[in-house]
Amino acid sequence: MKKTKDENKEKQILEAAKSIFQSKGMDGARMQEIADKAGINKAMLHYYYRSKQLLFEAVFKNAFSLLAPQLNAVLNDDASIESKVRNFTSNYISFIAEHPYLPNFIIQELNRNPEFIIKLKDNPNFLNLDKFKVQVEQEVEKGIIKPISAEQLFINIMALNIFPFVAKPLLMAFTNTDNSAYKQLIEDRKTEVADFIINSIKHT
Amino acid sequence: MKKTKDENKEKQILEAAKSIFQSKGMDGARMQEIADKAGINKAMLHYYYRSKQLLFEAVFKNAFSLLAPQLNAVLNDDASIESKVRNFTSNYISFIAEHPYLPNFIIQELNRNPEFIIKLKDNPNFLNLDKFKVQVEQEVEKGIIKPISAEQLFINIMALNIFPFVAKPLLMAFTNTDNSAYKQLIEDRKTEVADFIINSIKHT
DNA sequence: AAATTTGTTAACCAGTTGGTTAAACCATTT
DNA sequence: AAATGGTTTAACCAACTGGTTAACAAATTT
Repeated sequence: MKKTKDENKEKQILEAAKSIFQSKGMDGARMQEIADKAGINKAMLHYYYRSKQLLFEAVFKNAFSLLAPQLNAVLNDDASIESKVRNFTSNYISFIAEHPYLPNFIIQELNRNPEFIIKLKDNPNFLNLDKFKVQVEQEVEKGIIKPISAEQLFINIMALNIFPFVAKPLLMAFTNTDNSAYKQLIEDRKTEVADFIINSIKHT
Repeated sequence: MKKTKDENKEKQILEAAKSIFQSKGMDGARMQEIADKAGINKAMLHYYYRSKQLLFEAVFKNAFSLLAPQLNAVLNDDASIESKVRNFTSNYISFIAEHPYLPNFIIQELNRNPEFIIKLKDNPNFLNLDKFKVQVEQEVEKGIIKPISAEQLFINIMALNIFPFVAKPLLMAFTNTDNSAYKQLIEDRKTEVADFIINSIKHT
């Protein structure tokens, strides 16, 4: 079948491009290197994705669409904040362990090109804090959690979960750990981080 | 005086290089652009700093040496953990507000080139957690703070303080804030973050 | 099976990049 | 004021980069 073959080739290219772009960034990546990794001629890249920019955008959107549902779990699920924090922390850390370059890639390329996010925000079901905000206010009012703004809580959850991956080399150096010890540290965080957050916000 | 003039020119180049490297990264930066910004001929860059790589390393080491003393304040000061957390949080956020590109630059380039940190670790007074570790264990034992490992606490402090700068475009989009609103959010964190950490670890 | 479309390749191209060079400039020293 | 030595410049260069092209191969359609 033609269509299947084409789609395979496209995915094959996308996979190679993802690997190169995520480790070297847009500027550091070379079309030749992507072609080599995909096992095809460089001209084929341009045949399937017209330019480096378009190939990059395909990779980026793909990466972002992997991340979005993860975050959605914190923001729009109906469970209590405590339960969502516990679930998210554990799930997210497992998730990133399988996509280690992802958060750094997204953050780096958004910094390089902030207009990029405008395109993403145009998407009507782009993540927003509206529902989460209401929930936080309600739990604060009911005395379940201590007063905190939804934005700050959200930033804290993101920071504690994502930063250890983004700053891995730096933190490995400071904590003087090798790869496997750091991996263990991260593994421990699946519960540590949740406890840390809950301890801080839960009313006693 | 000749020497002064030279040093000025070197610093002038370094300043331009810093600005370009920090916003575009090693791969995205162009020697011509740095020369233009410094208001000199491109050949002069090579006259003072032999290659792009060496110029970059000069910028990087410079940036890192700005960051180090900040972190040192958490790790090796004699104050209590609570007091250090409060001071660091407030100071660090002020500090970064004046060097907005710095954390992202360091993190990004260390990810691009992890061997880089090996050079830094060779420095005999490279930051380490030894003293902080002892202090955490003592305060845990005395019942001042709840049980937590020094490494995890350190990572949490770093994450909560640094991440909002590193992931600024992403967080601005999610929290739906513009530049000035986000700035306010960050400003609030000078005390919010410290409270958040202390709430979590302090024994009641 | 001829024709047409789709996929693939090697060779090529123009623009850019980091880096060099040889000559000019300028402040001291003699 | 001539010689000296570091500083500055314009012009240059080889290597590389993203992208194109024209010819060829393999499917699909007719």
